[in-house]
Amino acid sequence: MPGRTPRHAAGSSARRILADFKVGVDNVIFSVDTAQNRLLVLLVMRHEDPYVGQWCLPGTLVQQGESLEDAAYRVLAEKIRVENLYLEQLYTFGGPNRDPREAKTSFGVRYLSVSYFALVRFAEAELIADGVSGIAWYPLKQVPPLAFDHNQILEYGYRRLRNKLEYSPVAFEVLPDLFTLSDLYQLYTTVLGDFSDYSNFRSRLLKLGFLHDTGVKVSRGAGRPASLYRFDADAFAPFKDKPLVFI
Amino acid sequence: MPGRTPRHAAGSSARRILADFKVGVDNVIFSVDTAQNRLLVLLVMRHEDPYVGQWCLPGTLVQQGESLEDAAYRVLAEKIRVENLYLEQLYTFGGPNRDPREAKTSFGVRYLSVSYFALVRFAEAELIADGVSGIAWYPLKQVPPLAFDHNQILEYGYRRLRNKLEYSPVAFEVLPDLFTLSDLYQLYTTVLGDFSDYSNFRSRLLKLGFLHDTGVKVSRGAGRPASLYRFDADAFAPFKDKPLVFI
DNA sequence: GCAAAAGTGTTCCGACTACACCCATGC
DNA sequence: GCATGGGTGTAGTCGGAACACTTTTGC
Repeated sequence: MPGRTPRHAAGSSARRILADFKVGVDNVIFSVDTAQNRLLVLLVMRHEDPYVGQWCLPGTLVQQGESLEDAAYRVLAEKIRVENLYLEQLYTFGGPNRDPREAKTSFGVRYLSVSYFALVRFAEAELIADGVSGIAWYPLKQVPPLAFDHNQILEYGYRRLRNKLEYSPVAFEVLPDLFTLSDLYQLYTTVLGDFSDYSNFRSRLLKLGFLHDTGVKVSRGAGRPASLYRFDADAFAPFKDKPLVFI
Repeated sequence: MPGRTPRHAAGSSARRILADFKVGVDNVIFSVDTAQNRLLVLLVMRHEDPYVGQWCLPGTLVQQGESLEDAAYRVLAEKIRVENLYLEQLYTFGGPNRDPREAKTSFGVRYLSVSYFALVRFAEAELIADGVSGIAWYPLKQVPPLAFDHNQILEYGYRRLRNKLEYSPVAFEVLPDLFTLSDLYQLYTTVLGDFSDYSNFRSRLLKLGFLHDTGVKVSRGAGRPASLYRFDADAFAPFKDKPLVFI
């Protein structure tokens, strides 16, 4: 934290005063519906001013004694039940006049939003409908105009998701322990669009050596049964920091 | 900003109350001394509690009506005079108990730090010594233990710098308009360590086509004079988003 | 048998590595 | 001349793209 020098704040010629902040956390929560080949983002309906009746990203204000990340996990836990997830900080939006409430507030209280990016396993994610609030998975392509600057935050989160997929093994946080290479491939194409031939994707990944063939076969409808693979985190270790592992 | 739902904050079973924040901005300001092949970071000496007499990253608290980025630019402008720079947000550190002052404060005021990463042109960067405060460029390898968690922030900033160099044309923000390919190469090796043969670096970059040879030669001591090149931002455009352009 | 999905192999080509070598200057 | 740094060229190799082909299932 801060190496702030109050001298500047209090002693400058302008004699400006410090702003007081409430800090909010907003989550961009993605999941991939591989069955329908759709990338989904979680939205909730607002029931208070401002922006009543509009969709927005799930968020909350940070409470006393609570870290930013704690707050992010709390929002998530209030909205969905899920076992496996990946979460990381995205960006902090904090200019003045970004929240209509600032105007009405007594004196100069600002609202700042620290956004988080999350990826959850779609199959096991169970939305918590509390009967009042709307909550829904929206296909990314069909997201409506959101409250605040949440469309911007979402856009930012989507960029991060694509980067994460290319460079890091996030995909395995969100796949079952055992998965087929098609599962993996589908996840990638759903998020990134067509980016590579399946057979090339396959051989490239297998050559890297951190996917272990369990030998177990699984048949899904017609076609030849597929092998179930398992991700070996230890074998992946050497590839940390190395650019462009997947893809 | 927030799609916060006060309901959670005020109405949960725990009935916890919102935290009030002061928001600080801390800058990791890098520059590259190509003459001595050193990567430098700007540090300032603290004169107030806590951590009096220790070095830290230059920072400030955000004032009323001021955006986070404005605050970041303000700190920078107070410390150095510089024309060309690159600045972007790094990360937000905001857990409770990260700042000793929180304990003493009246009631639950938290200190949160939004860190920024900057790269400035060393040759033209003139430090502003106000006679009181210590301020200095530190070679990255010789940075002492810093106040707060600033070593951690610095580490984070260094990682970002290396990534930026590989993927984006930040280097040109910090080089003169006209530069030799050796200048460019030196900058890269100083930051990244030895990463490539000079002649390969050279031909790879030239083939990409966004460096224009002005034909003007410049002689620096012994050896054959070098051509001055200019970075063509338009010609670079197609490489945005593309991975690993440099290196 | 045929379609569908999984998995294998092959060919081509561009890019990167590692050098060796030429060029222009200061002294 | 010779040391120094700038600049060019080339041979070998690795890896990715494209695509043809085989295998194993359901129907």
